[in-house]
Amino acid sequence: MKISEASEQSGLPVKTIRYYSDISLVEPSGRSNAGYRRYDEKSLQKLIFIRRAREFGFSIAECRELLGLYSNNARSSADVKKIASNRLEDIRKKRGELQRLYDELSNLVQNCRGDDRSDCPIISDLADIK
Amino acid sequence: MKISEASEQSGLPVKTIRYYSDISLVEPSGRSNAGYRRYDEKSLQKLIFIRRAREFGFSIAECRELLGLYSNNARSSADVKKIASNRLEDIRKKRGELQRLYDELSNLVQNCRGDDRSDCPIISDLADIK
DNA sequence: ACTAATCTCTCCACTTACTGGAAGGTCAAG
DNA sequence: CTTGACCTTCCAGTAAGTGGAGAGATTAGT
Repeated sequence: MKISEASEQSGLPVKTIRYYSDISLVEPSGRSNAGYRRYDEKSLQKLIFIRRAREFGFSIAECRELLGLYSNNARSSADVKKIASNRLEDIRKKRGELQRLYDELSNLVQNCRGDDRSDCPIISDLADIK
Repeated sequence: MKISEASEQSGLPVKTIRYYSDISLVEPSGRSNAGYRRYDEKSLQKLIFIRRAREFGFSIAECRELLGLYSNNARSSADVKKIASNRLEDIRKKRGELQRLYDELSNLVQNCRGDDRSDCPIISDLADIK
C-alpha cells in the first residue's frame, strides 16, 4: 500500500510516517519504481504499534527500544515491564505535580473577583507580593 | 546588579535570563560600558514573576500577556482571570488524560509477569493484538 | 603591575517530535 | 492531453530553552 493508505490504516499523518521513515524508526517495506514508499502489513503493524505507544506517552527513543523488543521473539517480558514501569513512575510524578498546580491555581482563580478592578490576587501571587 | 546576581535572586539560569532578553520578554534595565546586562529591582521582579508563571505552566506567550497586565495598573482582574481560567481548563483536561493513561498502563504492568518468557501483555496490547 | 580565575558577551548548533510549504515528478480519469 | 490528486525531497519553523566556542572584562591574589 502507498503512504496515504498506511496513514489511514495506522491513524498517523502522512508527514509523520515520512518522518518516522527519515529517522529510521519505521522503514517502508520498499519503494515503487517512481520512488513512492510502499508499506506492507508488517510495517503497518509497526506504525500502529508506534502510534499506540506514543499515545501512552512513550518517547521516540523508548518506542525504538520497545519496537526492538516487539520485533524480537527472544525478548523477555521483564525487559518490557522495566520500560513500562519507568514510564508509570514518570506518570505518577507528573500527576502529583499537576494536581498541586491545579489546587494552587484554582485557589487563585476562586479568590479573584474577575471584575474591572485592577487588584487581582492572581497577579499579586505571581509577583510574589506578600 | 549583574546577570549572575539576577539569576540567584530570581532562581532562573543565566542562560534563560539572556534568552528572555533576546526574545524581549524581560529586557535588562541597562548595559554597562562593557556591554554587561544590568538588572534593577523592577526587572528582577519581572523575572521572578515570569519564573512563577512558568512554574504554573503558563506559556511564554501567556507570560508576555500576563506581564503586560502586571505592568499595567489599568488592567482589570477579569482579563487576568480569563487567562488563568483557560489555563485551569487545560490542566483539568491533561489531568484526565493522564489518569486514564495511568490506569491503562498500570493495568498492563500488573498483568505482565516480568519473567524471561517472551509473551508479554504490554507488547501485545501496544501491537493491538486482539 | 601581573597573572589566573571567573564573569560576561555574542553566535551557532542542538534538543523533541513533528508540521507546513515550495518545487517538482507521477498517476489515473475523463 | 490535461487536470487534479497524489507522491517525492528539501528547507524552515515550532517551544523553550541548553550547551559550547571564542573573545573580551573584571576581580583576587601575589
